[in-house]
Amino acid sequence: MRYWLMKSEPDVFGIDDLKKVKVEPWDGVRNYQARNMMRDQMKKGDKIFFYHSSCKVPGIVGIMQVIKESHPDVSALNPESKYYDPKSTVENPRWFMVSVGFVKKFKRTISLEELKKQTTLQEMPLVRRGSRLSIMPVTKTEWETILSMI
DNA sequence: GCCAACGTTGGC
DNA sequence: GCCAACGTTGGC
Repeated sequence: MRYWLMKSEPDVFGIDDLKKVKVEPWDGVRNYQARNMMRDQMKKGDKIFFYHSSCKVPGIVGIMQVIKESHPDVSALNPESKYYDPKSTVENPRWFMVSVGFVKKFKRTISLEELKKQTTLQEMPLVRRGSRLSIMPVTKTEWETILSMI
């Protein structure tokens, strides 16, 4: 089993939304690196940190898990969707996603500011300046370090 | 295949 | 709202 971190803007879709709906297809990812991780590496049962970005206190707010492995992101096929991509077709889908399920919400946000201070987390793309990856792998050590910060 | 222009992400 | 750091696009 692997560990991951996925970013989302809470104004668009946050941990409380996931708690409500239980399971959500992680659509709208239009970055090849992130797509490849969802398509090729994320397996059912993998654990994922839910990260809130572009908000007052950016940080990790809870845990989710992979419920359904890679399947085509159908929002790319819908001209009405803001994620529409005319280059993606039913026969040859360009974008893939996984579906994630709610596991838990932390009692508090582990802020980016705190994460940056942890010496053992310096290798995470998350704390790197200019890193825009919305999905990234997390090592077991990093996972446990972050859990110990709650 | 290079690279300038443009668009997006996301912290601050 | 600013802007740095990327990724993508498209002309050549």
